[in-house]
Amino acid sequence: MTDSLSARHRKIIEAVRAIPRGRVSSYGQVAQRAGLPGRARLVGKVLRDLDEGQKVPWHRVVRAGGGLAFPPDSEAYAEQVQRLQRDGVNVVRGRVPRLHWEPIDDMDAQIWGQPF
DNA sequence: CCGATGACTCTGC
DNA sequence: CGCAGAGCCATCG
Repeated sequence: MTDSLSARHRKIIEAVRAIPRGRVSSYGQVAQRAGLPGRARLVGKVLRDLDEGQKVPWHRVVRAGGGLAFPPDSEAYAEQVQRLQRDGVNVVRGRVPRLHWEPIDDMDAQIWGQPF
């Protein structure tokens, strides 16, 4: 009843919701954090099927390398840029600067610490 | 089962 | 930087 979504989908949603404001993560990283290494495409599918009432910060998920997953002339692209800027994340030439990427390991976290 | 698709990623040229 | 190829895997016809 309540769960028309599989457990994997929920883990992915949680992983996306866990991305802090001012930071972005990649599809692959979200998949890994959800315990689904190699399922980046699945993450994309889940995000695509999101409802508006889900309250998921989908805009904080970008491609590996920091680029947005939408064509620059699309509305989705424009909206993602808007939302990111509202988060304090600047988008330069279609991609998010490194400082906003989620640290991969503890050492990175120690070096970079907080993005601001 | 097969083939096509896709909000992906990595490697190589 | 861009493009092709291959790997990946859920979903659909």
